[in-house]
Parts: sequence; structure tokens; C-alpha cells
Amino acid sequence: MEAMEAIHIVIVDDHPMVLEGLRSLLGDDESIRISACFTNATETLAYLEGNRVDVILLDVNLPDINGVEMGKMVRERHPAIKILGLSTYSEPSIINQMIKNGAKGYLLKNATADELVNAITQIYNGHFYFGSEVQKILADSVSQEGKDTPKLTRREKHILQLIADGKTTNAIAEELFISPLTVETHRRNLMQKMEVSNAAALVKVAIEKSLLQ
Amino acid sequence: MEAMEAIHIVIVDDHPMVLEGLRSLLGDDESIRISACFTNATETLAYLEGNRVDVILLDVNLPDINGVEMGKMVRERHPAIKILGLSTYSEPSIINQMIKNGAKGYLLKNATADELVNAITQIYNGHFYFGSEVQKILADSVSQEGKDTPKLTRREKHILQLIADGKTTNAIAEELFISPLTVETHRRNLMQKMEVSNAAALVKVAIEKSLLQ
DNA sequence: AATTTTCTACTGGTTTTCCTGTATATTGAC
DNA sequence: GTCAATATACAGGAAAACCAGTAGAAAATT
Repeated sequence: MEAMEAIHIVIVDDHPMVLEGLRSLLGDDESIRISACFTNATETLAYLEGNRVDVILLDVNLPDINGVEMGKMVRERHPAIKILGLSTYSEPSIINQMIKNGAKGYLLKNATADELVNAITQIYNGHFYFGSEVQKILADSVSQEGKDTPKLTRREKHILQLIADGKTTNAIAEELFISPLTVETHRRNLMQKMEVSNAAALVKVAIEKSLLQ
Repeated sequence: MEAMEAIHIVIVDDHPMVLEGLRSLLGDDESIRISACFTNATETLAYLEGNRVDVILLDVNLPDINGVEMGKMVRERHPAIKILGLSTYSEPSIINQMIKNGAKGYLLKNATADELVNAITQIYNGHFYFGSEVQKILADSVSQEGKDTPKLTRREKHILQLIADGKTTNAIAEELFISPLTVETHRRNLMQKMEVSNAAALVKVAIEKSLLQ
């Protein structure tokens, strides 16, 4: 471990105090070298062109480009660079997106210094790393999603949206150039799938399961 | 400025990296002395009993007690201590609550070191301090709130909730021991106030304006 | 105490939704 | 090409929601 070359990392986060915190937390560790810090995506991408970088600590909330998009771009241009996602409060959907787009790990910002070093080392060596809380969040979301979020067809989602907009069956039928009777069938199927008995409740649970807006 | 005694501050935040960041950002400044750091409310309150503290940097998201509640408690027990609220992304309602409960200032976590020192000094001297972004958020929320969020009466809110639960007019009437005709009147008034023409749309806009859940 | 707001309730309608059951064309997956 | 899933469509009827206008009683505010 002594002779090992340091891992070159770049930190991207628009909060100066988090940046400073990471610098401080990682400062003691010999095996990690903070090459650069940025508060936006554009500058970071520019830096990546001409410098050695092993791992990026990437905040999800950036001022210019969405963290998820940023991750995708990094993976396309520099497949060798490992991405460690970072955020404060984490909706499962965002974490999932980050992973899909190539993030090798994910940490909440309440991570300790140990976790941080551990995560960086692990993903540098080609492994995945997810903080214990993140794992819990992902597990919950997986077990929930399958259970109580029924799959809606494209048409159903569309009609659901129109119902939520306050359109009547007839108005929807006109808009979609189909029979009102067809719209009613969809409506019925929607309520059956979502286990409710009228449009008001339908809209509520749809928003809860983030199928709307 | 040279002979001035340092301001004693305490930092409360459950993110170690933010804590470290604040330590680092404030470390250079002679006029501010970080007396202690905590990651939860309970320990902080205990510490306040026996130590001099001028200013508290208080995160809104704490593991044990809500930041707003925490602020209230601090003000009750130690009215002399100034509170500077801190958070990443800030809904206007939370900032408003913090101010109501006695916070003298509010900063987003993307504040710079300068802003930070400035804020602490200002509120220590009895002034208010709000970061420019916070001011913008508050201004927006004030100008918006009056405009498009109609005031609902207690009864209307209650019935709105029951409608969103999928209950019919008759069911609601039974539950509240009133005539179905009365419920219908409320229903109509709700739709009129929210400028929609059926219950589905009513539920959607109610959730959008966070009058539900 | 006076005034405004909110809650209550009604009449008499029209429109829309919801229920049950059935059935064919179309699309997508294998 | 076959099979399953999806989108389409209908009938007939019951239930619920929506519309327009009115108005007295109870609270809350001033």
C-alpha cells in the first residue's frame, strides 16, 4: 500500500462548503490526491480533456448541467474515469438514473471520512460502492416498485394525464380522435389497476407514484 | 477590529463533510471561534446549557429533531443566542418558518466563505442577514402566494382531503354528519376557488399548491 | 354589538362518471 | 407466424358529480 501511486480525483460540487469539507476530509489520506475542484459541469469537462483523472466525485445538483446528464457525458468521452455520485437527499429514481448512466458508486453527504476513502478506493479498483443508507433506499424502492406500482400502457398514461387536467371523457375522445366509449374503457382500466373507484383518487395515487406532472 | 473578542459559534449539521467544510472556511478568520460542532439537536441543546455561545449555524435537516423545532427551543431557552439557518435547497415555507421561530439569518449551502463570515458578523451584531438567493426565493414566494393560492376554509380543506381519498359526496356527508347537499356546496366552492371544473383537476392543483398530503 | 365569513341546507335540473359485460382490430414480442 | 398485450368499440343502466341560484344559522372578526 505504501508504494502505490495516489488516486487522482476531481470533485464537482456547487457548494463551496462541501468542497472544502471534502478537501479537508480527504486531505490526510496519502493514497488520494485531489487534482482539482469545480463548481460546475462545463469547466470540469474541459479539465478532463487534458489531465489524468481516475475518479470524479460528482454532485447531482449542478448549476449548469444536470448531474445525471453530466455522468452520461463523462462516460461517453472518458470511459475509464470512475464516477462516484454524491447528494444530500436522494430520491431512488435519481440514484437509479445515475447508476444506469455509469456511476460506479453513490454516497449521501452525511457519509463519514472513512466511508468516503473506502468508496473512492473501491471504485478505483473497479468495484461498486454504495453507502449503507443508499443500499437501503434502493432496496426499498425496488421492493416497492414491483409491488404497488402497476404498469400503465402508453395510452393509459396519456389519458391519465388528460383526466388530471380536468378534461371530460368526451373532450379526451375528441382530442385523441377516438370514441368516448374507448376513453371510458381506458378510464375504467386505470381505476382498476390503481385500485381506486373514481378519478379524484386516481389522480392522487398517480401523483404519489409519480406517474404524473 | 483587532482587539475585538472572537464570536463563539456552534455548528449543527449532520453531514460531516459540511461540518468539515465550515471548519475549513471559517478556520482562517480570527474573529470567529468555532467552539463546538454537533451532528444532532439533543447534544447541541445539552452543550448550550453550560457554555458561552453567541451564534448557532443550524442545518434544517437534522436526524433527531426538525431544524425548525430546534430553532424554537433554542430561542425559548437561550434568547440571546443568534440563529443562522442553513440548508441546501430551500422551500420558501421552511425559510419562513425558521424566521418566524427566531432565526436571524438564512444561508444556502452554496454560500461562499465571505458570505458566511459576513452573515455571522452581521447577526452577531444584532442585524438580520439573508443571502441574495434566499432573498430572491422569499420575494418570489411572497408575490406568488397572494396571487394564485386561494384561501380555503378549514372545512373546505377537510372535504378536499376526503375527496382526494376517493370518497363520494354521500360518504363524506355521513362521515361528517352533515347533509350531502352541504358537501356538494363545499365541493362546488372548492372547484370555483381553484378554478377547475371537476374533482380530478381539483386534486391535481391542490397537490401542486401543496394543500394536500 | 355589528359585520363579515363560513357552514349549513335546499330545489331542480343536466352532464358525466362509473359499472358490467362483451368483442374485434392492431400492435409488439417471441 | 403465432400468441399475448394493447387499443379500440359497443350497450344499457345506475350512481355520482356538476350547474345555478338561494338562504338561514353559526362562527369569527372587527
